[in-house]
Amino acid sequence: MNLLFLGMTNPKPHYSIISEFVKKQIHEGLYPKGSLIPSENDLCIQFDTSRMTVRQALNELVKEGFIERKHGKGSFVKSERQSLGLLSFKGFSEVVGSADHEVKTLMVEPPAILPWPQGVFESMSRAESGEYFTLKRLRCADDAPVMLEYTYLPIEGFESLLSSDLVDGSLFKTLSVKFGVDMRNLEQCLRAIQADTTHSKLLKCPLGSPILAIERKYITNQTGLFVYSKLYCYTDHYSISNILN
Amino acid sequence: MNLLFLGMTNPKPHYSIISEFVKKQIHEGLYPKGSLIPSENDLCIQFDTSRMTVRQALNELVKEGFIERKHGKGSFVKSERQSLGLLSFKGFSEVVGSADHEVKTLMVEPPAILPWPQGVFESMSRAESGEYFTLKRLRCADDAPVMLEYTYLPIEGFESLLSSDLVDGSLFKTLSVKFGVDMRNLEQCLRAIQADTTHSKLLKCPLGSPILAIERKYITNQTGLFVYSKLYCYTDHYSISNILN
DNA sequence: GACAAGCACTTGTCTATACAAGATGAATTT
DNA sequence: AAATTCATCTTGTATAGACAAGTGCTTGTC
Repeated sequence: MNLLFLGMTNPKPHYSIISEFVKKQIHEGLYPKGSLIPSENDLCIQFDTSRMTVRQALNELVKEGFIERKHGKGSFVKSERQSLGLLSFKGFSEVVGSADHEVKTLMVEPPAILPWPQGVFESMSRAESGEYFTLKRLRCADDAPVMLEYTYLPIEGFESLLSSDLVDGSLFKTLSVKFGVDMRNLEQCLRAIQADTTHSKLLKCPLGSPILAIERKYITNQTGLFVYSKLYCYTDHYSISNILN
Repeated sequence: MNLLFLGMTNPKPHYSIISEFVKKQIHEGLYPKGSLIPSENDLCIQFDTSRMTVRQALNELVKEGFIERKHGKGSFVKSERQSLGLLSFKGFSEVVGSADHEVKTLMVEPPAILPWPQGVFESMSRAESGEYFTLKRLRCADDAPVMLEYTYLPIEGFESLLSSDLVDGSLFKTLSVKFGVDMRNLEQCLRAIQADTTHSKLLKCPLGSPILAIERKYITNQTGLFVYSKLYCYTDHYSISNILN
């Protein structure tokens, strides 16, 4: 069985091979958001396996938030990227209509390689060190800055990131498509602080105004690999909303 | 089959019956945190069913965060209550050791039945109304107040809550044990605001200091039933941390 | 005593099958 | 033409087995 993989000494279970195959196709755009993926029986035939195995594969994708299953209809693509920890903006001072906000991302500084920021993530990381690919970005909604984001990715294994562009401008999408790195889990730490001069300048908010500070540690599917983020949000005009489950 | 349920017109699938049975036993303290629950084969015999069905039941409990499975060893109880949206306190000004903090909950006012708080959750709720069981509580860590919590539960169907005490002082645990209501999902909205006089007095923080404001809508396993919460956190001495997956 | 083999127990992966139940469109009846 | 039935697609639930692989205890050997 499994003509596709004959000869390859593949330690991965079948359901894992199938779910990664489908996930890759979703990432490649073969099945855009909202579209129907092949039915369980189709996948059974395609991979010459039993339905329970295919179901386990698809349930993995449900758990990771890639697809949604509908009884009697089929499995639909939920989102092209993993929604884990995704923050969406929701205007609350102007709850007028459902006119979505235009979201832009600006690089505050060009991407750089810097040593591990000592003391910043002290409560979440144990003994990180070495060089980190560092991104300083400003997220804007409707041309108004709402979030200042510092992202730290260990450079080891990602040297090629420096020379290449990000897929769709998204670091996480790039990691998933080009390196097979997916975010599995997220640990975060929330505080309310007063804006300092940097925050005030970049977020265009008064000095000392309350801003939301979030420290994040993303746990990936590669053991030992973590991505860190520090977010500063000015929430007077836009609040930060998210959905957990 | 299923001697236990013969005669009951039970619309629920077997795996659901099994997972709720085990969940109830965990809640009742039969299997404390860290202990071993019966093996898959034991449950197969107990419920006269196949292993795949038992596995589906246990996987439900894993998904909900109640148990953890270890290959070759067994299934262990992870936590006595659902961790969904649970906020844990993590001192960051005193990251000394792993000495856990003593957490207490004080009632600011006795529980009351009040009409739906107009305008408070306007961005998350559509057309809520009627009477709500309202709790105003202050959460303390090591005797220091860190979080002010307003909770709103529709009174319909929960009239008996007024006369009875909360199980272990926890509203969510009471809902789960006595009413079979479990939190499935959480929608939240985060902001940083300035402390007003109420916040300042209760949270013992300076007037105008930055505090974290969180609006929450809990989606339950009973369609149409939502629990709302509004949290105010003073994060100068304690930050708010949580884990998503 | 130290080590290795074997055994019993656990969860993990997988097969092949069956029927239930929701969705949908075509064929049939009214 | 409208309504109903039916066939056929989908996913959901369930059975009864099989072997693999991790864990830990017992037993036997050196």
